[in-house]
Amino acid sequence: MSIFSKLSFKDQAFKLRENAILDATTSILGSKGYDLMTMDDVANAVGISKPSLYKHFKSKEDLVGEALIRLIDGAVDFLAQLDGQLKPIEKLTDLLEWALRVRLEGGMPFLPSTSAHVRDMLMRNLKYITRVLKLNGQIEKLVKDAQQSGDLNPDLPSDVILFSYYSRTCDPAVEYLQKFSKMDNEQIVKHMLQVCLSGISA
Amino acid sequence: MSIFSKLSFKDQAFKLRENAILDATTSILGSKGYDLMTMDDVANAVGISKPSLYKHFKSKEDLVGEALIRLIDGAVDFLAQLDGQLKPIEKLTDLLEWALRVRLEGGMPFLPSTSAHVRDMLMRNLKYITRVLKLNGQIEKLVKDAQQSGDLNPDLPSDVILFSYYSRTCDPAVEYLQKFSKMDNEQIVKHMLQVCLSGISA
DNA sequence: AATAATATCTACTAATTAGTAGCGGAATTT
DNA sequence: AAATTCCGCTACTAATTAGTAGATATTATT
Repeated sequence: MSIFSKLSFKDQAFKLRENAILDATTSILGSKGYDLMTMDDVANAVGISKPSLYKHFKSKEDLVGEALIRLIDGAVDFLAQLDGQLKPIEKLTDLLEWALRVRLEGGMPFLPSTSAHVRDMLMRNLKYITRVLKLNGQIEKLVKDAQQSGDLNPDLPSDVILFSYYSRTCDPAVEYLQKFSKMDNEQIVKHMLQVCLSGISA
Repeated sequence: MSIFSKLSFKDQAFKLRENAILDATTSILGSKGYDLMTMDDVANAVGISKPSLYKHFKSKEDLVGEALIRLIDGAVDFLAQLDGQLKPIEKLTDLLEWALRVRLEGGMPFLPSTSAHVRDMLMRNLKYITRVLKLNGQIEKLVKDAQQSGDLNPDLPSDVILFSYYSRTCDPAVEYLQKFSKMDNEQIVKHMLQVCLSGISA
């Protein structure tokens, strides 16, 4: 075995554990949220000790930032992999559907706008901001194109559509339906999409 | 001055300060959220010391519970004071409009579904649960009546409408619009209502 | 004016948790 | 096999903050 492959093997193991950490973080964030998630929680969930955790991420903020970046990257990848022929409105719908499924399967809300603490923290995370702006640029363009082509309401300011769209990815109605209704995930996704697009009125 | 009026005067002063405490709590909760709000914050905002604060509320959970109960009561009162002739859909719209205005004017999100901690805490607060169930009963009836009369989509499960309606009261789009768009509060309310009822599609 | 009663504050305790120092043991090299 | 390196862990520190004890001021009563 050459030195290179050995190093690369170590690196691979390291990367693998890093992913396990991010998975655990994502899941714990999804259930308890930022403030209640302790670094001990994460370490225990992965089966390592806290100092080992800090070998990978230099702080709690850093860890959560990376977990969110991975999520954003997932969204960007999802968009990139979509059939280019699709209409903007179809891309937006598919992306929202994907985001809702991620959440229903135990992931964290896509947009953790919920806590002021987390929001401030993220605003200071340049790496995160960069990714978000990239994704935002793409979505904003899709929204405007969809308005142009008459698939999204052209009379609404695109800001309103954009922020409302984002908000649907972290809509608490999802959790309430999951907890209190007998619907399965597919039905929840279907109804959330319909409400997002057409509202609740007849 | 009789003993009775003295006592009642003291009580009045006590009640007055209690309201000031709840006002401060509401405002701080609105800006920082539960986890970042400290009891010292509240005491300082009111201009009293922490032990005095604890003369009114026996714990942080209790304090926040009472603030939320006052908010729920506000909603119940608002509904009660509405013209009985209004159609259910009109009542629902007016209530949502009221809730959005409360928030835009520095109040806290109507439904603090955001934090798992807060939600769990409230679930253990019988007094709060009782009020919420009362309000929920009224809103649920309005939703079903509005579906019956064809003003709300009768094909959607009423659960979906109900939870989506609640979610609009704490929709983060409101804060984003307030922070990043040039709209005034009236426009924000108008657009949020439209999106809630008719969605974002054309 | 002296005393009693009450209200409010300063200064503490206790518990939680982010982050770290430094030890012990396994793998790797000579 | 001995020496060295490196990894992960136990056990700590420091900081924050909910909640309280007990001193202090203020008001009411005689």
